[in-house]
Amino acid sequence: MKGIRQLAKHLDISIGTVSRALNGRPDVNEDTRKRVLAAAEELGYVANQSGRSLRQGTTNVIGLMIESSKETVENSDNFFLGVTGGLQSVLSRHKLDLLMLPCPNDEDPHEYLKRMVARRIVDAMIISATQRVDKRIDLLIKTKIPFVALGRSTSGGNHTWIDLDFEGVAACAVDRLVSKGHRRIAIAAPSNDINLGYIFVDAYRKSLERHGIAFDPALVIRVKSSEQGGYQAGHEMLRLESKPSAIILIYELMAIGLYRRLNEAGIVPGRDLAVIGFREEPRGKFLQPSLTCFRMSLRDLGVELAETLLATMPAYAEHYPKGARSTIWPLELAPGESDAFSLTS
Amino acid sequence: MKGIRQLAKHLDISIGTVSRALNGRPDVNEDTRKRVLAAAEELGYVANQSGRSLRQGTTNVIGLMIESSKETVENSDNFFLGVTGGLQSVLSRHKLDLLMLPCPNDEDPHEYLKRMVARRIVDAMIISATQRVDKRIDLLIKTKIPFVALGRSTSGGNHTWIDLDFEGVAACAVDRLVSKGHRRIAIAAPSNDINLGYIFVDAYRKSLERHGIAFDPALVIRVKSSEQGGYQAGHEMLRLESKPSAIILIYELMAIGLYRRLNEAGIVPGRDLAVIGFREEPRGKFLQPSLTCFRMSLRDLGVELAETLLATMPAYAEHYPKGARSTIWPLELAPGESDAFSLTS
DNA sequence: CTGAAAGCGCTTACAG
DNA sequence: CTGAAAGCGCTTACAG
Repeated sequence: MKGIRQLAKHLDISIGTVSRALNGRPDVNEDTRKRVLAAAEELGYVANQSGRSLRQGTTNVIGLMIESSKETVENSDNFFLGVTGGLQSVLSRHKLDLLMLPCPNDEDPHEYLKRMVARRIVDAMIISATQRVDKRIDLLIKTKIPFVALGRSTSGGNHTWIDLDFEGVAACAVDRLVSKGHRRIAIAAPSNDINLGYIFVDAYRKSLERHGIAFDPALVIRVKSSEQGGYQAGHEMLRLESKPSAIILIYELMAIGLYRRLNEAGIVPGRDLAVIGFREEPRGKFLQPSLTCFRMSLRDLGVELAETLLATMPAYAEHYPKGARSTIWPLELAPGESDAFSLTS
Repeated sequence: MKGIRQLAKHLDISIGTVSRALNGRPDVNEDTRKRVLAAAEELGYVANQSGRSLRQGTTNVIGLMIESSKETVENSDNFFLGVTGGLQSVLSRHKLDLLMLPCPNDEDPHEYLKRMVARRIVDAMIISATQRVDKRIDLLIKTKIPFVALGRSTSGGNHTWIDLDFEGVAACAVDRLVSKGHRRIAIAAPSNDINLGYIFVDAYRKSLERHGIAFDPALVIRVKSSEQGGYQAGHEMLRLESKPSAIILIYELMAIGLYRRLNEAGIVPGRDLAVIGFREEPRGKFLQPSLTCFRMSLRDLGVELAETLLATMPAYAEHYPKGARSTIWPLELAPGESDAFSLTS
């Protein structure tokens, strides 16, 4: 005999009372509760989760699905681990645990999620690396699992998401460059179907138009979201007939590769070419000249993600009266030397 | 009605037969099995994990406990995500899923693990960031959860672990430096209780003795395992009365901070001071002059971890006849320019 | 080869 | 305030 049965026997009371005491039900004699709690502590009893889950229909676990793509692995500040802290600080208020579900590289993310959802390992999900068309969203809606997507998507319609303010970043970068006299501004965008690529390029285009600058497709350089992609972007930019005087990067690590390619060509960022990077991150901090980029708190993003997710869950929604609103997450300009010069002066 | 019951009703057979068919039992008519599989696929049925777990006493989940300390978060190549790929490639052979359990910063790792273990969320655990004295190991032994520790410890006695070859790295680094004429070799070691610190310093000491060089405690510089710690190490080294001509670093990111401090002092690595770093990693790749350090495959380490863990699990041990041996994981020297000069020439 | 039934460890109406 | 009992969704001896 083990589990709650053993504990109950040891205390010489019924398992029902033990369960009620442990779960903080009000209808338990305070002395009884104390005895139960003490005995549980002493014997190291914690309720078997499978038993609880089966009975309650709830696992008290929130899943964070991550993809261990090369990009994610090489990203130098562990984006997800950073977000994790903020997530947990909120989830722990409700005794919810966070588990990270790493989708194997060789498995289709949709199939992986389907399996995890069907097994009912988690009560709710956070998905990331949202694609422009993302079947996972339809799946989660269909199976009625509460979820929030980190990244917008055209799939799913009315679900909840949180996304970085790509529009704001693109507009700020373009405004800043134009104010320094730049007219030919290139952009390095991801070559895959990730949704942020579309949003970013679109915002860039609109910002240009606002300044009366015609959009030139040749200045949209499609590369991998990696350091290598940044190198490639530099390479392609140098081969353009009509060269840009500035470039905006969409992914943090691109700056490193770009600097490398520029260095090879004897081009100095901030003197010969204006460069604006995306999210500030540790590796980029060592670039010389320092990179103008954008800053955000991963922890705060985690808090927002958790609160939004809980707002979509009927059992917790009452604590989050703001409701399950989709959010554009702002980034703050961190000016550096890489775009310091003016063309007009 | 839902779950297996619904599926059985739909097929007009008993739930027992459905279960047997789905689980690949031999005693099922092949036609029946095909019908069941097809219907499950069609209706999207996957067995509820809580039901299975409760009945079987097994969750088919392996946990990887990680700590989201600042060090881990800032580590630039996502060590754990790198290991994850190798782990999953082995675990998937046995239909085991890997879940990452991130211990919140404000929770004691021992308490966290205790809770996770008691809830029986996983069948086995991989723990990391092993401390010299690590109560988690005693806990896992006591509760008889199969596990493997990534990192040696003095706790626990006869458990299975895998650890990097700190001895080999220290010996190789010292040998290399001594062969270039260095006699005063400093070492930057972690200031906390993580076990690798003890091992590394010990190996360093023995290597020196092998060359007849007296151990000088002043040359063991205790700093945080971070970029900032590397800066600090440089700072403290410069204040030594009798300056070393070489320094060995114990943590990958230290090199970046060290280079920064050296740069401030006008000291050029590889010309004025020999520097040997620890594990090769993306951020260090951009250091000038290039850093002499050590290389390893995170994926291969993941494979080894998984195979070792499975060998400790009775249900899988037969597939891993090598058994559950503790392993010292080798690193390969990746020579750079940072220790290129000789004192003797 | 298949079905009926027991039981994994819990929580929770229900009765007292 | 407490106990006895049902039942969550499965798997697996057991009987046929």
